[in-house]
Amino acid sequence: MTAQDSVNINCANCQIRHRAACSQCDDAELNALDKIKYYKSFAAGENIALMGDEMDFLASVVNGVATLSQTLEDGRTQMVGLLLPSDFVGRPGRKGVIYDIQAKTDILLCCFRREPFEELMVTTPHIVQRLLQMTLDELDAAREWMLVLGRKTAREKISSFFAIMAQRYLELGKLSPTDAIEFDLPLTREGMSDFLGLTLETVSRQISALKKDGVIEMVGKRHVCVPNLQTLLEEAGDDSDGGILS
Amino acid sequence: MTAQDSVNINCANCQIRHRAACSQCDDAELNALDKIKYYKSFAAGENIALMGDEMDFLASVVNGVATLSQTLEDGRTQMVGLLLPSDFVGRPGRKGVIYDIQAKTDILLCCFRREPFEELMVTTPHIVQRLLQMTLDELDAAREWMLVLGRKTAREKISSFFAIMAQRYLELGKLSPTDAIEFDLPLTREGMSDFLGLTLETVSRQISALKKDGVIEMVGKRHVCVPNLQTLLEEAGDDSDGGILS
DNA sequence: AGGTTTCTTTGACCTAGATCAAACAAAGTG
DNA sequence: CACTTTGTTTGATCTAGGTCAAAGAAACCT
Repeated sequence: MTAQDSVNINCANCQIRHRAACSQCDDAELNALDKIKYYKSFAAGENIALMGDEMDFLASVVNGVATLSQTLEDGRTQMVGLLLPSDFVGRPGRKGVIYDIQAKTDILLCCFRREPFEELMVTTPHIVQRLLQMTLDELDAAREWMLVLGRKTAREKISSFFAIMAQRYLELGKLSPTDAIEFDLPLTREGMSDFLGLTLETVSRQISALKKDGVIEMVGKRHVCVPNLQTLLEEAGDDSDGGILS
Repeated sequence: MTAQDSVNINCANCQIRHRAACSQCDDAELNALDKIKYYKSFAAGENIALMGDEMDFLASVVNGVATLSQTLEDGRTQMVGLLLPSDFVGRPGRKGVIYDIQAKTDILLCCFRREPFEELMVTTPHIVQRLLQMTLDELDAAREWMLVLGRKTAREKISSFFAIMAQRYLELGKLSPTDAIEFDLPLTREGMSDFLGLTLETVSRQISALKKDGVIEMVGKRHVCVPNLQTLLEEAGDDSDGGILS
């Protein structure tokens, strides 16, 4: 059973309706999108597209997690994008894929055929306007991430990653920032190391250290509990607000 | 004498007319923009805006170089944007500035008053469409940069930076890729260290090493000559095409 | 021309995180 | 249920790049 079989999906009851590329569309525009869309799911670990491929669709992540990453000839890889529900996949105006796009959990995409979607972008300002907003947000997130990669210590990097995750779940789950926050990591230790420009050993050691210092608690290897978000944010170095990465 | 006094500027003879946010505008749209624009120049080293400021204009860089950067409490700073001619400054829809924006050379901005510009964005699809393209390009550049920050060695980082510069000057100067390429560095050693997540000492050492190995030649401290772009690209690690950062 | 100030280079040393290695834990498979 | 596979933890060691220090080298005063 795949994710799309398990629910009867349509725009009316869509979980990402109010955040995705379509969020500013009126009913007529939604209808036009509906005609060119189809759902497609990928299993955890599956490649959605690889660098050099041509992608004939654009998509919104409905549920699940995917990553964008780049690899050097000798195998060093850096994750450059973390795609969560409502995030947009693919670049309008360019078929050629320049990152590896991989599902990290089972994932469901709401796909738009490229040709008609790009035509709609010309006639439907609401789509372009929303895409611009989303791209600007991604750019801010990428820049926050650059600060993490370029200037933070290993402990700060891990803390920053957890802070980003915690804040995402805050947004979704509507918990108050003073509550303890719990969430599942969508990445393995290696995935986190690719995200943060570290080795997986360093990731493991720093998680152990944060655990020992009471900044986080772990249930199993994937479930994280943050008893005090403020403490975590201080560990992350960016005191005020743990960064954007939305 | 400031940059704007020295030339009589208008859209017709504007150097960045075909690359900037206005590049897809027709005459009527250009006229509308003309009504809300003014030129403003900053001297090298001057801050255009600081984090936390409110910016009541948006702008295109006409000539000169500016940077976006973020700083942690203890002073560690990471550059997150390098603004060259035709690049856009400021975020539509958000007055609050979240990076320090500093002129690195004398710089001339073509400024648009925020309110009317944001109104124009609603009525003038060409502007939003072009801004989306430019933002997507910046996002690709930021992601390329993330690979540099997260996974490259100091030597590869410096080589990557020089490769980016060389390719920019290639685009502008229309030299063939087999020619030697020459250009001036728009940043000090410290500026480069902030760009690349290194210390200025490491930058200096690696430049000396590349010079010794014949990958580059230096004339004075700021002028670089790249006798063979392919060699430089190989040193940068990304064999194929030295990255995007456009 | 002498004297700041700012930027750069180079040297000596040190440390955070990488690398190498091994044991452990959990989950899937025949 | 033994057995492979995949992910994680921890230890021992090494090294790239950071830190500290000092000496050039321009540019800019007056």
